[in-house]
Amino acid sequence: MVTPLHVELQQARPYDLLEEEVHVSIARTAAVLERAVAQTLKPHGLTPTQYNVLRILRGAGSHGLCRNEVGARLIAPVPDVTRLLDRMAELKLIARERSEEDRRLVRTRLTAKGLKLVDSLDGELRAGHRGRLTQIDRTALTKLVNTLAEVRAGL
Amino acid sequence: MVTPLHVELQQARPYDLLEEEVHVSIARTAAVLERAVAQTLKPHGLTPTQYNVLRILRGAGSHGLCRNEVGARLIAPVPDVTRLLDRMAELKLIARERSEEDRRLVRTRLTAKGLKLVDSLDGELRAGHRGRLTQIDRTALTKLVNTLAEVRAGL
DNA sequence: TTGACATATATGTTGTAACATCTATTATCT
DNA sequence: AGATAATAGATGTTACAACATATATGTCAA
Repeated sequence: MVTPLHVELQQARPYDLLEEEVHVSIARTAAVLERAVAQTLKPHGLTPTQYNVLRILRGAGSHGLCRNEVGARLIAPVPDVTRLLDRMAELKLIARERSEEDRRLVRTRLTAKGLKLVDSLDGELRAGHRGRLTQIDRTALTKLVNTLAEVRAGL
Repeated sequence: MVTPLHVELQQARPYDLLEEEVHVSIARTAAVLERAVAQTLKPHGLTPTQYNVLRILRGAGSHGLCRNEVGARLIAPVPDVTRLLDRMAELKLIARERSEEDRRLVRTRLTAKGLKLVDSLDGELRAGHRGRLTQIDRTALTKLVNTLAEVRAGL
């Protein structure tokens, strides 16, 4: 048995428009999930966005990526990627150097410390992800992913 | 035809864990939707959270709600509801007065200006919501809402 | 009835996000 | 080639979020 959304948010009436309920459902679920992830990351001094950057750079390998490419790969776009990376550079998690081919670009890559950190977090986060979704039918989850992709495609 | 998530985020490989893809899908979709809503609200000088507060208070009627009740009804919980309401009070969108029955409480309610503003935004936002989801099967949307409720219940 | 705890909100501080603007470098067009 | 535009990134400023802590009021139990 599952709590209806309008009860969860202590609202008097159910939603009269399905589309509106879809929007609120997605936003609410994302907020709840992000909070869980943030809790897991907090003892390690990382925000979800910073962890996302670490994963992006790990996926990019030793060449690294330029600032704009990092921004484009972020789950939630943030303006001011520059200073996000500044702070991670101060923590010695990433290193940057200006590209020689195109001197407008700044290549950003993981340091050994950054790589070690993101590797060490994988297990914990994946366990959390799995734990939160275990009781849900996998077919329903697959459909969820597909429908969400359709929603994004409509923009 | 829909773009797979890992392509959308320019990642090399598809996700090897369904649960992880579910998490990222929800977060990504929420971010995209929030941006669309923020765009709509921006010309009116409101953030999505502020608009959310206006709707909550409109639903509460003339008695208003105390600070904690507003916080509990927010889609995305924020610490520091006090100063969120402070700013909206400066904009004359809401009014507050300390309760007589329990002097710890501060009742917050919409001003005429706030009510007028939120009423005027309904149409525009609902049109946006509808527009973004028109091409999607309504049965799939209903299932989406149900599966998301299950996900939240697992926390 | 008073002392301990709980609840509701406010405040101080620090870091980060958001927005606009600015500089440096490269591409394009005539 | 030289002007113009486009791209990549950095910086200044303002407001907001996050976190810890403080204050006021109310509740409960000995």
